[in-house]
Amino acid sequence: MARGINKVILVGNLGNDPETKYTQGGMAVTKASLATTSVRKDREGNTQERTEWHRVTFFGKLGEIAAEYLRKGSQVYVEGSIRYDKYTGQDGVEKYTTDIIADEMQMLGGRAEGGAPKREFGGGGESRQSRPAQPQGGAPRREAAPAKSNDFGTDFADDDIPF
Amino acid sequence: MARGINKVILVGNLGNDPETKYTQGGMAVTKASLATTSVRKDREGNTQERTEWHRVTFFGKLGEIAAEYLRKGSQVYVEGSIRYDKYTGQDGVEKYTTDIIADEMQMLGGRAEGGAPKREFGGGGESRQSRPAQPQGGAPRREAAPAKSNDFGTDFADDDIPF
Amino acid sequence: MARGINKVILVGNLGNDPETKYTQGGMAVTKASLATTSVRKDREGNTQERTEWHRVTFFGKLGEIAAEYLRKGSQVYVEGSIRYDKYTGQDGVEKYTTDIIADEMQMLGGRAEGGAPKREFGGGGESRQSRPAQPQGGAPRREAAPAKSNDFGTDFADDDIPF
Amino acid sequence: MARGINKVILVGNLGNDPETKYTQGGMAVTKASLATTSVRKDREGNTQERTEWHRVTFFGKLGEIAAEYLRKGSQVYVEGSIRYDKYTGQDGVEKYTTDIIADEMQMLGGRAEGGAPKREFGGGGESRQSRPAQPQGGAPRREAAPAKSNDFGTDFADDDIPF
DNA sequence: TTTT
DNA sequence: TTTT
Repeated sequence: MARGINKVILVGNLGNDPETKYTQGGMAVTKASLATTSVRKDREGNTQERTEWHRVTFFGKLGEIAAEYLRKGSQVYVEGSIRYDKYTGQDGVEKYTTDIIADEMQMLGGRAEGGAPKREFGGGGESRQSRPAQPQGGAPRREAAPAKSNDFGTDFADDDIPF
Repeated sequence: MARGINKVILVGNLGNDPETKYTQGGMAVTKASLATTSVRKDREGNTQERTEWHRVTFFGKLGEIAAEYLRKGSQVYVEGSIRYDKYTGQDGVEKYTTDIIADEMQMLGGRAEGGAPKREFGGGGESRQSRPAQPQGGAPRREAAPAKSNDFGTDFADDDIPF
Repeated sequence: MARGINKVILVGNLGNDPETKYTQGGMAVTKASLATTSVRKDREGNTQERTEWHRVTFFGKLGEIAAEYLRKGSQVYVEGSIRYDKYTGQDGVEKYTTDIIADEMQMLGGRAEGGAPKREFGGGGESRQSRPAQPQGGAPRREAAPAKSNDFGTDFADDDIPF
Repeated sequence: MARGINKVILVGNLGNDPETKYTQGGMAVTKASLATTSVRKDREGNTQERTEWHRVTFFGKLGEIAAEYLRKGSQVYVEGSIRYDKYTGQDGVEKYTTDIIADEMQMLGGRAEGGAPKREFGGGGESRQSRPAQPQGGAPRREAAPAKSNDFGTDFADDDIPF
């Protein structure tokens, strides 16, 4: 039971290639920085620009997808929640961190740095078969797979959905 | 793989008690109308008010929870997607419907019409233990249970999450 | 005073070039259809795909921006609200429509049909000066201008914001 | 022109009475902490609960409304964006803060600590007329006023909207 | 650190 | 009607 809603929706570009680690249980934990920039006019009419750098974390299957498809520069839609943490650094000082825990991701148009032009994305299913088993350096090769195992959320394993 | 985002977030009050049917496979399909009202000033400075009535559908476990806890007047948060359908009526005319397919729901403060005050809101766990095992007619008796089986979205069956 | 929240977030591609009309007061009203597709596996493991076509309406300055920058095929982020309307057709039959009233829009990567590659977007400010007064057929020429007059929402005409 | 989307949607309860300061220009800056709690089952089937405390900042007119209507315990919907800041403390150590900059707020059912029941929720307009002209200490007395000056977002000062 |  |  959740008491409250903690929802974040981001659209931006990655500032770095995602970095992936694995837990002892073998779960992928992928992290990347995502920039969102807003612009406003100040009183003198000058354009004021400000960029927020969000630390986004992708767990599990989503972490594997992010590792495989996202690269520095990728434009991406991320939906998730905010998580605040506190820890004591080696210098004995308390530090605070804020992370966006992604629970949905979708790659958007555009291309990663050094990547292939967008029409290379979405190649036929055959490229999907021929993909390397392990993500490697270089540009992403095709469009992102689903961010969630089930786009309909609830218990749609039951297939007698009336539509 | 989803291609696109179709997300709706509603906060409003139900205009009727939810109605539940079951599919042949035994899945609950609960429907209710939810009102959201917006207000603006027109050019003459008069307040113009407008209410949208959203047809919300809850499937599966969420449908059972909605049936148990929601009543006419309930204030509720709903997250879902928009679904457009077309069918031919008995008069041979094509009809169009729009539904909000909920994939998350959360009851908010306030009380259903004729319902008991939500004094157990935030109260101790004891009232939670004394709830009847089966939903019965009348007002909802306790806070909404989870809208999703897993608030963390991904594959957190794996318990070695590093937090 | 709004009573309730009625919020829609869409990311998808336009199925047609936007169409713009003007009110007697000179306000632009631009409409376009936006597709979002979701995919799920049915019980037999077959991929089931479903596309929703959202009718999106952009008013005022946003309508002018949409008319200038969006084209068939454009990938776009839209934030707005749902509006249900009812009218009586010339055949005397009541009809129902559902529209998404946009209040924020942002062009995403990718390109419109027949359009130039994305790096043509974002041309310098000079192209902004030389743009035709009226949108014409063909590809959009630069990245979308702001969807809202003020990205900070509140009364930031006051410039003594402490950041 | 914004480049990216940075959107946060929160529903939760305030952990403290809001605190308001004014800029030299006279703009209200109101801050409060808002809790959202999520729950999940761990591998042993134990319920794991976790609360995030969001620091929410309301500027301008919204800051005045928040100061007048919100109290410790208030249940509230907040929409805004995430803002990360860095500063050097008096101890010479760099500190990082994360704030949610609200651009829309709506009070939800429920009541503030020590406050009166929200029985006027949905009640007649008369209690609305009898409200004190100036906010005073104690519990909020009526439903939240609008979070935004204009619920329709765009340039609806122009009143020839075709609906 | 991204992007335009 | 889009997109992949």
